[in-house]
Amino acid sequence: MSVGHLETRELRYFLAVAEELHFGRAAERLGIAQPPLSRAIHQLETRLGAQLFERDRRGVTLTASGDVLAREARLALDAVEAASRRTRRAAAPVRSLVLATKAGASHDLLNSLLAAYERVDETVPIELQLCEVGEQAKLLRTGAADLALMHRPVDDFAGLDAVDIVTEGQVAILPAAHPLASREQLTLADVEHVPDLPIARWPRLDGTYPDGPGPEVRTQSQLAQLVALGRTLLVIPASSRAWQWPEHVAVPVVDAPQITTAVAWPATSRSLGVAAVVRAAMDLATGDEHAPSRKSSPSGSMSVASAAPTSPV
Amino acid sequence: MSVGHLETRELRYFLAVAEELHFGRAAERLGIAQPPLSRAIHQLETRLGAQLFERDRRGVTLTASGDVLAREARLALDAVEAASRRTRRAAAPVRSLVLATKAGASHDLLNSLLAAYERVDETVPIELQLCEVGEQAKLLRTGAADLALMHRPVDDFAGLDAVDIVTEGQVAILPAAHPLASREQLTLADVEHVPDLPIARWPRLDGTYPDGPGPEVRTQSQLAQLVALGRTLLVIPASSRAWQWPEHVAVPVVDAPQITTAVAWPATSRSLGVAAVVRAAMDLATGDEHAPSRKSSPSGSMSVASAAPTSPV
DNA sequence: AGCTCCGATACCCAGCGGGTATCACAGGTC
DNA sequence: GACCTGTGATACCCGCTGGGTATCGGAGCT
Repeated sequence: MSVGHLETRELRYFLAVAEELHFGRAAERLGIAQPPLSRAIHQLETRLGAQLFERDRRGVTLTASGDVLAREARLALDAVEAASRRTRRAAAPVRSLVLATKAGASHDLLNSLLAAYERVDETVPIELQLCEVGEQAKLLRTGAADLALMHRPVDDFAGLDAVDIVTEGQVAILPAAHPLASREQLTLADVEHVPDLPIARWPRLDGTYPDGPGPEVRTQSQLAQLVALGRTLLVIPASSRAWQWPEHVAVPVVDAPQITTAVAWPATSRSLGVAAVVRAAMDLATGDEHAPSRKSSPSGSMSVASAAPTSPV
Repeated sequence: MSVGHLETRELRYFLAVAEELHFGRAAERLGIAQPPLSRAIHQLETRLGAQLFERDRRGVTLTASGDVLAREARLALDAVEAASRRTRRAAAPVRSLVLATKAGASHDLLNSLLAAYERVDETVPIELQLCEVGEQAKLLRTGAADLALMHRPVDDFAGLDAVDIVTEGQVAILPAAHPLASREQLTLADVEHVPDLPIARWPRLDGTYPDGPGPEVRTQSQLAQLVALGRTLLVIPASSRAWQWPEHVAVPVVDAPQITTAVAWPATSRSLGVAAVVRAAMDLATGDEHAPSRKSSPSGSMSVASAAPTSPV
């Protein structure tokens, strides 16, 4: 019955519909007409023996099976894309490691990591890939990056291995003239509803924004702009000094969750270069004096240390 | 240039050639003729901008890029298969969890795990999937199983999360009448070259066998047969009592590596059922008296504990 | 030289993925 | 209720491309 494997085209078509929840728009996004898309989805449903969408009047919704497939299809397509990307990169004349990091993340930490890496191994140059918040995992899964600086507990580490480097508290960034700026310390309750400094709203997965008084932002740089203009406040890890403008001050938020910065990489990586950076990161973690830092995922670091490397980078 | 995504068909074709290292045989295995296969590989090479095979006189070999793609393609195809399998299973009327385990693995441990699970959560029945040695990871990656009992350091845990349950030494299984059977303990050197009990040889990835005096085996049951006949000796974890025939004795091998049994699951799993089994396994690990056991991969268990489950099983 | 083995090339065909036109049907609207 | 609109399904046609057969080209081996 299964007869024949899935093709990535079918998964892409399905995902388009699953995300748009609208055959017409999905077809447009895919650059094809709507009828063949309908047919393709029907074929997929028959082949899988599962109803994927509930088409009732006025709208399409995902069934439980469809929900599972949406998640799995994303992972599978990422893996396929990773195959293509990593092969291309393996064939490229110049070998390098790509380290993904949020645009505004801690420069100090990044610098010490790069320095530590150069002490361990200097053969493969590290390229930096600045990305938007939360994008690191996708870059790793699709092979666009080899390593990423990520943050617990905010980022999703599923499918990744990681070593934690530093753990630190968070601070609120405020215009120096603001009343709250003179306080020694703040709580989350203090900063949650400040009338003249409403917290910015990020888009949900579907692109819409939650309701609220804060400005809508889509990128780190937009947010940076708003902070610089004194239009919003921000709660960020203490070391993210990129946000520190002269006319702003940082006040500790005592009950904000501790943020741990970690170096993450695809759990399936067998790259020697990745292993070298990970070793550098672990040195950094153990030698670090700032805060209690915690090595995590011993299985991960073990697998890199003990696995027979199959790729020269 | 990239123009257009990879299709799984191309990856399957490539993998067939990469494994056979022979276009004719690969084509036969794929059920197509050789010329279209050649063409497909060429197209793939052009699209990826990478030479994948070295075709010189008498044979085809993988290039470095080809080697990368072989590895990545396997992962990607596994992910696609997992998408299909998990969707089908999500649509199935009866929900269950599949636990993969080696055919001869420790019954006691398995029983305690199942018992512990039933104490925690009894809503979803657990199905057992017996498999050959080293197959567990593939079953997890392709969605054929949700959980697996695996062993460090022998199994490859890349891409999986795991909790360790017990760590134990290994014993040699010998015919009771054999001279070595009367010894209190043995070393690896003792058992390595016993003339009348040569260690069995397992096939390599390409299906060929290494040279040596021992019998060739392909499955656990073949090996069991040979052990029962007193034709080979075996070094296995102390608790694997399935191998214990009346006319055999187990002698500790003091310098054999410690074997840790762990419950593993795909790092991307968001299943409530998996989380329940993992909790049961962790209870088992902490409550266990046999040996120092070590919880591993805190990121993994964290992700299961904290992630919003998206699938009802 | 001639045979064999194997991958590449040339060329043809058909199946299927994609397009256009149209239908079916459910809500709104007046 | 008649009509319009928005949406997915159906019908049908077409051309691309994946697959088949025949053949070539070159490297070893007698």
